[in-house]
Amino acid sequence: MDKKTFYITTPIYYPSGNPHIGHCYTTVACDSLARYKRMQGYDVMFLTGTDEHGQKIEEKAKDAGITPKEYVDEKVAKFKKLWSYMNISYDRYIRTTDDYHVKAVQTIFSRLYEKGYIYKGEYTGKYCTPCESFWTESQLDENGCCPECHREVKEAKEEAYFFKMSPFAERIERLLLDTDYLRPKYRAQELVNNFIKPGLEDLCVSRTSFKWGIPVTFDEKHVVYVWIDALSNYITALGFENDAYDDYKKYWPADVHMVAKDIMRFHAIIWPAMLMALDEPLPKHLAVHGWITFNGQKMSKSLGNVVDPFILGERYGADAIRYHIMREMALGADSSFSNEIMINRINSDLANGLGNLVSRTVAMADKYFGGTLPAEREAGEFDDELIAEATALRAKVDGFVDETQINNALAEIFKVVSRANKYIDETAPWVLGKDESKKARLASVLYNLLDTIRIVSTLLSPFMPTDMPKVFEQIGADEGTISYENAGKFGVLPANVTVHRGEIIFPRIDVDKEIDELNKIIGDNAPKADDNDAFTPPGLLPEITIDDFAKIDIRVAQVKECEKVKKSKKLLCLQLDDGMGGRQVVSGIAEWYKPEDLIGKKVMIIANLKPVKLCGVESNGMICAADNKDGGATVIFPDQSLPNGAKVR
RNA sequence: CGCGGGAUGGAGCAGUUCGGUAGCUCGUCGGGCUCAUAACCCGAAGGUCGUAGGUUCAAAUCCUGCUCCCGCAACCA
Repeated sequence: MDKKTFYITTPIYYPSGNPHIGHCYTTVACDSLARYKRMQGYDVMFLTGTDEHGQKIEEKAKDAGITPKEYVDEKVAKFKKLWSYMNISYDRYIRTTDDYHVKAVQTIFSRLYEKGYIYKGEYTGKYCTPCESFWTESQLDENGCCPECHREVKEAKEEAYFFKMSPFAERIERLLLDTDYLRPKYRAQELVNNFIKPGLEDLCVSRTSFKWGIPVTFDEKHVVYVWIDALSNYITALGFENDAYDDYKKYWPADVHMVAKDIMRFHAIIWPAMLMALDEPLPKHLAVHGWITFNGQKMSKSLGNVVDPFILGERYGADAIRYHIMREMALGADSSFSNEIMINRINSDLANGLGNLVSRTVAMADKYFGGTLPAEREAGEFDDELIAEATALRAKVDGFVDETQINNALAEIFKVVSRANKYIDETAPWVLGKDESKKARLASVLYNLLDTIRIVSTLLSPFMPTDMPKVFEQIGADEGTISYENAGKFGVLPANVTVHRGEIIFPRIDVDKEIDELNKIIGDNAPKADDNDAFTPPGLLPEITIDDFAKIDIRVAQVKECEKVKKSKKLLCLQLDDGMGGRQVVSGIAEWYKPEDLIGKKVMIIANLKPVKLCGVESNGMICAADNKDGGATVIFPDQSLPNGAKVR
C-alpha cells in the first residue's frame, strides 16, 4: 500500500559566496529527477541545503563585521531566492546550523568514538601564530611561509580527533569496482588507485583552531571538522539521531546523491566509510557530473562570459536556462557553456522545434476548425509511425531517467518533436484544408499532432515546469489528461478538443544582437578597474640582520637550455651557466613561461639553496620571480649585460 | 616507466563490449513547402576514424610502439 520512495540530494553548498550557475547545474538536475519521480507516483524526498560552518565562513563574517550566523543567514536567503527563481521543488532544506542537525552530529560523533572508530591523536602541520592557522606543506607559499600573511610558520602539533578509514578500505573498493554505485563508473579505477591502494589515511575530523562549528560534546575545545558535519546532513535531514523528523526509515538509503566531480572523492570514499562505521545502509547511487566550462575555460569574469543565472533567466526564462544546462549535461564530462551555444540551443530546440510545433498546430486547428476539432475521423498514411513513436517515448525516457542520463532523456523527447514536424510536412494539412471532403482527414492529422504534443509536454514538464503548463493550455489539455499514466497512451485528448491560441512560448532569439547586449551587460558588471589595481602587498616578514641576509647567495646566471619537466604541469627544468661550471634548476613557472621564452636570458638565482628533487628531477637553487597581481609569477630579469656568476647584494 | 580517460567531416559528440556499408546535432550549400516563431521538410558537399606497424578475407573496432590533449595524484624550494 505504501508508495515506493525516492530520495535524492544535492550537496549542501558552502555559502562563502553568492550562488552561481554551477550551483544551478546540480540543483536543476536533481529537481528534474525529483519531479519526474513524483510524476511517476513515487513518494519523493528532495533535499538540498547549505554547509555553514568552518574557518572560512568565520573569517568572511569577521571581515564583514557581522556574526557568522548573520553572514550565513544572508547567503542562505540568496540561495533560496535563486531556487525559487529556478522553480526548484525541494522538499526540505537543511542548514548545518539547524539545532537538530547540530545535536545529531554530536551524537554521531560520540557514537563513532564509543565504537572506537574515532580516536584522539595529533595533527601535525605548519602553524602560523599570527594567523592562528594550520597549513599543510603544499599550501605554503614559495618561500615556505604562510600563504595568508607570508610570515614564517613553524612545525606544530594540534590535538585532534581522527576517524579510522582503513577498516573499510576493502569494502569501499568493492563498492566502487563491483557495484554500480558510482556513475560514471570509469572514475572508479582512478579513485581506487589513487586513494585506496596506497592505503587509506585516517581522517582528521576535529579542529581546535577555529570556533565556528559544532562542539564535540565530550571535549568542548574541539569542533567537528567538515566531514562528519557536512556529509551526515543526508541522514540527519531525515531524522537520524534527532526528533525533528521521522523519515529515516522511510527514505534511507538514498537513491541518488548528485555531486560535481570536485567532491566526488568525499562521497565515493569518506561518506561510505562513515556509514559503514555507523552500520547503516549505503546510498544506492552517486551521480557525478563535470564542470560547466565557459568558452572552453573555467568560468571567469572575462568578457563574453555571463554566468549570473538571474540575468540569464530574466532574458530567456528560467526554463530555457534549465533546458540548456540539462541538455548539455553528460555524466562525468564537462559541459561547455557559452552564450552562443546556449542561444543556438534555445533557438533550434525550443523555438524552432517545440515552440514552433505547438504554434503551427494550434494555429491550424484554429484556422480550419475555429479551434474545436470535429469528431469525424479518417486515418491515413504516416499516422501509425507517429503514434508508435509517441507511445513508445515514455519508456525510453524512463530508462534514461533511471540511469541519471538527463541529456539523453531530453534527446529522446526532441526526436519525437522532430518526427511531429515531419508529419506535418508529410500530411500537408494546408492542402487538406482547401478541400471540404478532406475535413475528417484533416481533423485526424491535427488530433494526432495535438496528442503527440500532449505526450511530449507531459514528459517534459519535470524538466521545464514553468512553461509546459502554457503548452497544456494551448493544446486544450485539461489537468485530468496530464499524467504520467496518460503519457504512455495515445488518444487521450477528447475527440472534440478545443485549442487556445496564446503567446509564443519560446521566442526566437536574435543571436548577434543578443550576444552584443550580453557583452554590454558584462561590461557593466565587469570588475571595476581598481579591483585589479588594488594590489595589497603581503605583510612584512620579521626583521633580519645583515648577517642573515649575507647567508643568502644570489647570483646572475644565464639560461642555456630549458624544457618542461615531463608529467608536471608547473615545472620547468633549466640548465644554467652560473659562471661556476653550470647547474640545473627546476622552477614552478611552466604555467606562465614557455622554454623558448627563457633560453638565452639572464636570471637571478638563489645559488646556495639546499638541492632537492622535484618530480624526480634535481634542482640546485631557485629562480627569483615576483608574484604578479594575476596570481602568477613574473621572473626577475637583471640587466642582461651582467656576467654570469655575478653576486647580487 | 605514478593512476585513469581521450584523439572520428568546420564545431560538439555517438559508434569500439561480440571486427564486415562511418552515424547524430549544429553549421554550410542546393531544393521543396507556406500551416508556423525568416520557422518546417528533403537532398548534397565535407572524414585515409591521432600516428606507425601487426593479426585478419575484412579493423574506427583486436594487438604493439609512438605523439598530443584532459582529469586525479604529485609538484611552485
